[in-house]
Amino acid sequence: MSWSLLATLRERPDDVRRMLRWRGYDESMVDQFMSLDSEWRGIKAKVDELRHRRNALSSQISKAPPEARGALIEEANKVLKELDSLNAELSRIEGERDSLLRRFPNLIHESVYSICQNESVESVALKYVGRPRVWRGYLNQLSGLGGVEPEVIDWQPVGHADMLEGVLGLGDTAKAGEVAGSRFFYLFDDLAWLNLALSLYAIDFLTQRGFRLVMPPHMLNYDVISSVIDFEAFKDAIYSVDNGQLYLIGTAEHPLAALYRGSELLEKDLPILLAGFSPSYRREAGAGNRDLKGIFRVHQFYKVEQFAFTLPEDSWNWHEKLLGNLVEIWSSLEIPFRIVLVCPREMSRTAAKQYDLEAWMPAQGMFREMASCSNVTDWQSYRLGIRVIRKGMKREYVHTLNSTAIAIERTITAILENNQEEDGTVKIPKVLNKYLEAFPKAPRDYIHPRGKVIRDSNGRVIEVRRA
RNA sequence: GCCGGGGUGGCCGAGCUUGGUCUAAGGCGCGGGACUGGAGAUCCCGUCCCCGCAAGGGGGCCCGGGUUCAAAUCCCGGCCCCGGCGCCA
Repeated sequence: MSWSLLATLRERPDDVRRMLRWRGYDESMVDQFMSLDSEWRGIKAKVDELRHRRNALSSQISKAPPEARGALIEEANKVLKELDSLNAELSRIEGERDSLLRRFPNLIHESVYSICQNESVESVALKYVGRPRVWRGYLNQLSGLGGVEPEVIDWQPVGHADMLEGVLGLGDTAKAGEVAGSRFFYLFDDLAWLNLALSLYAIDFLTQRGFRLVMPPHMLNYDVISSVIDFEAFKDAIYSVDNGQLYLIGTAEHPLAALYRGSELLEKDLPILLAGFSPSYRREAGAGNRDLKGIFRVHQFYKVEQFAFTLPEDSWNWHEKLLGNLVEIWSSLEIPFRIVLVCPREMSRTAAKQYDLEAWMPAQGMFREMASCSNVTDWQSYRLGIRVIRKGMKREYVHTLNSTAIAIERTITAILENNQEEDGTVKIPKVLNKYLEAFPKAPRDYIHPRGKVIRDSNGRVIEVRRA
């Protein structure tokens, strides 16, 4: 058994230094750890020896005749006193060492270093799918469509936030702001139906490919949440409830990872594929004024998540398979997007390699993050204690992987921008049809504007005139 | 929420009254070996974690404290599970 980060720290500390440097961390963590670790080992040896003496005396006492016991007990008490102070020292060092160890982000896969080239690169686009629709006014400020020839349009697409409230009138963030706070929302009618249809579609897609559908707990205790994320670094992003006894999940990934906490799995059990469906709660502290309007960046949203527990040697294959599912789902939604490899300075600290899916947003003239697909290797499984029993009864930490399938509300923003027509009508992706037709009141092919969209001579919307 | 019962190694399950050969019995599962043409049956060995090159040593019986030379075993606090009552979408 061995955790890859711990083994690498002890065997190839320079690899860990490089990882920290590329992620923008303080490299001296390595030396701090090394000195704490060797100090701990030294004291541990002494403590064990004293305990050995105590145990030896103790068993002598049980065999000694009554009149000889007094002296032995006195001797044992002396050893005990010595042990006490050394023990305190040991657990102090151990606590320091372990809390430092828990602050290390995951090791990074070699391919990431070679693709990203240098430490300042944020991401590298790998693949473009679909043909972006570009408003004429954005043509000259356009950067990188990956060589894809865009479809140029003369009318200016309405941004998702204005579509939601102005053109369609199917959301109310002002009222939500009043009753809950900013970054909350009400969704109504056709957009609420769309939300359900997207959820069902992603669930249907994954369950047909062997994923087990799971509705997980929405709250976790401290022990668990701090095992699945770097809690100290993330605590501002997490809601706490019940006087800090519980934490709302930021994604289904967290309770799904914890499902096998403290378990030993058999090889034949793996891979375990889960499709999680749950809301995600995020404080979005520090987001400032970014994406303040609409439902792009909100405190609560539904998400269908892919999660996998795999054998260590299989995880890189599974990483590509999860990405394959993601690409397949998004291709079927008929929204142009690209896949980027996220570079170390922008990667999640739990990930050894991470892809993001970025959808084209016509009203903004740029790609925006919609989904994220990571191989977390043994970072979470070490903290959660999830192992697999291998041939020869050897135990090894499993690998965990997670990937968004569909983050519902954010995906709706992409649909609102990409699938809108000049008159404000929104075309519903065809694959969602079967999940809507069961309901007489649900929309089928289109969501209609609440009035006539009036544009100026430059193609900009100036008014939605109600009938 | 109240009363009663309970949490032991991957799983099941003894031990707890009466603290000390508990080196945690036994079974199942799993791994290796013997036997076999092969499989089954049978037999042998192994199967929690940490330190150590090793010999060896230490820790571990839900979690955290305490008593004792010595705690799975006794005491206190907490969490969870099962049964009954209460409450309830």
